[in-house]
Amino acid sequence: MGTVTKALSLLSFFAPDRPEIGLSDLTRLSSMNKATVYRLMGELQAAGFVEQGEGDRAYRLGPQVLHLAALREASTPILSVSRRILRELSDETGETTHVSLGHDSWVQTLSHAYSPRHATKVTMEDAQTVTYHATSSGLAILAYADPQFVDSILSQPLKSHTSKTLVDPDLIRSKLEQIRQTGLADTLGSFELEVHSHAVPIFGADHRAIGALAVAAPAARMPAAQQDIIRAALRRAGAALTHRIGGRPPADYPQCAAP
Amino acid sequence: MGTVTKALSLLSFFAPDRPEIGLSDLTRLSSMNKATVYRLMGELQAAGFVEQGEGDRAYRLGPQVLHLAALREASTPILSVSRRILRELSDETGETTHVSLGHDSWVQTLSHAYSPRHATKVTMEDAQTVTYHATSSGLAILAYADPQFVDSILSQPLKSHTSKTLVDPDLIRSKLEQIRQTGLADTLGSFELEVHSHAVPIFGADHRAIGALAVAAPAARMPAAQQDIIRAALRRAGAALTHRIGGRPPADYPQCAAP
DNA sequence: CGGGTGCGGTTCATTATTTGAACCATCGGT
DNA sequence: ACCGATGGTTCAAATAATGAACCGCACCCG
Repeated sequence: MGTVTKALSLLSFFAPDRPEIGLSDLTRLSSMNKATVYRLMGELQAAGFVEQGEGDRAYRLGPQVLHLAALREASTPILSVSRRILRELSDETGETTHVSLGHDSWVQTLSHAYSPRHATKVTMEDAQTVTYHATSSGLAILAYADPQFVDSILSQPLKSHTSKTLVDPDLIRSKLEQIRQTGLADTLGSFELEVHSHAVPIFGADHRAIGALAVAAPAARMPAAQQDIIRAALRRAGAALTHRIGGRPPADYPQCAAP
Repeated sequence: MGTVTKALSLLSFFAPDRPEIGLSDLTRLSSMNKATVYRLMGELQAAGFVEQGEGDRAYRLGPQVLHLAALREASTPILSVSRRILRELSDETGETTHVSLGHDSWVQTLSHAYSPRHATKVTMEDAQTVTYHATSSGLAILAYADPQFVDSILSQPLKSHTSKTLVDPDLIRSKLEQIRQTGLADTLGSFELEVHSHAVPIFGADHRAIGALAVAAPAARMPAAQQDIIRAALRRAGAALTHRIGGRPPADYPQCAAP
């Protein structure tokens, strides 16, 4: 494990519910030597990737990450484009929508939009890290990922978030097959009970799935007619997002027909 | 220079006009050894900070930077807050507005908003890197920075972007003194000819200036009355942004009175 | 064709950096 | 005054980074 990888892995301990981390906590979390963490964080700080609080000297993410994100947005504007699409999709469906990106072994939510239509809604936080196997977004991505990538995900221990989470790799594989039939994934309560979630994959220029667009709604608000509306809207929005970021669906992706 | 710092410095060669860089180019830009660059970029890639294009194998910034930015936004939402404020400020003034963050030796623009009122306007790109001494934003930050930080900036060679750029440290220092009188900076053509730019500093929780909010307009469209409108709107917007991100102006910052 | 040039990628002995146990200073609670 | 935290520092030993040279492959051009 190279020094750079070690330093960058320290950044992965920041999370929405843990935005600030002290030196000792960080050494425990990372199980590295305290002096090592101290020096690495010092370098990250000098580069602006983290900054230190005044009082407790806890570390938090620094302004440089905003700059890099703005830079990436300037060339491949996923965020700004998806924000508009999320807004429209939320208005259209009346439910909470979000985009996520697929990473090595988890899925990260990037941005979300709420609808004012209903008082009860699924609430979210940006920058949440969720699993592939338990979310509709994750499954949508997996369904169009390399087989070896699917293997690597499914060979890890699969956490059972709820009583309805699929944890059997074979069952998940057949679910992925179903998803490929329709080009659309849905899960009912597999990540959070009473949440019915639909998702479509988002493709990059190389025809590979890079992320997903999803609609999450309370399970009680999901009669068949509403599901059809959501599915159609999601398909359209997904195609639009893929297109707007310069991506292309693979040849076998179901274009318009929807069973 | 630590290995981590070296790796992170590689990321700083990405810019709006250079979103993709090949291995050889990066080697030349960084004046490091090719093998070193290759290994470091490999580590950055494994961590998701950069990704490699299919055809030419050029590197570009990866999805992980979006995740980190979303994470920082979740705790200190500068971007999402400033977007709304920029929108309002653009509508109010009829001109191009933008926010920037101050870094070690340069200023980085983060986000901007245009006004549809005029056909001719100042155009911008996000994630641009500009100098402290030649921009109203940079001067607004410097005016409220530590004296030793001002020294370190002004002791570097100061590039003359246009014929009107201030490059004499003494002149700049007296300009900073003027800015402190009013709490507002303005430059006329010092970064780009024919652009009249106003800026106010944005403060963090520790009373230090962390960035600036600015209005940039064609110089021809700047009669005294319009300047007053812009100054008043900018002051209000700056105070609002500082407040919304949990910041506080220093005690000596001119609160409401405007000469 | 054929050779020159630039590209991404790889090797391996040399070298410089990283590592980690132990240590120090300081704070807050008991 | 003590105890157990915290952030920060030290230095010999161990490890990882380095860089000149090399490889194979496109592409270009005479």
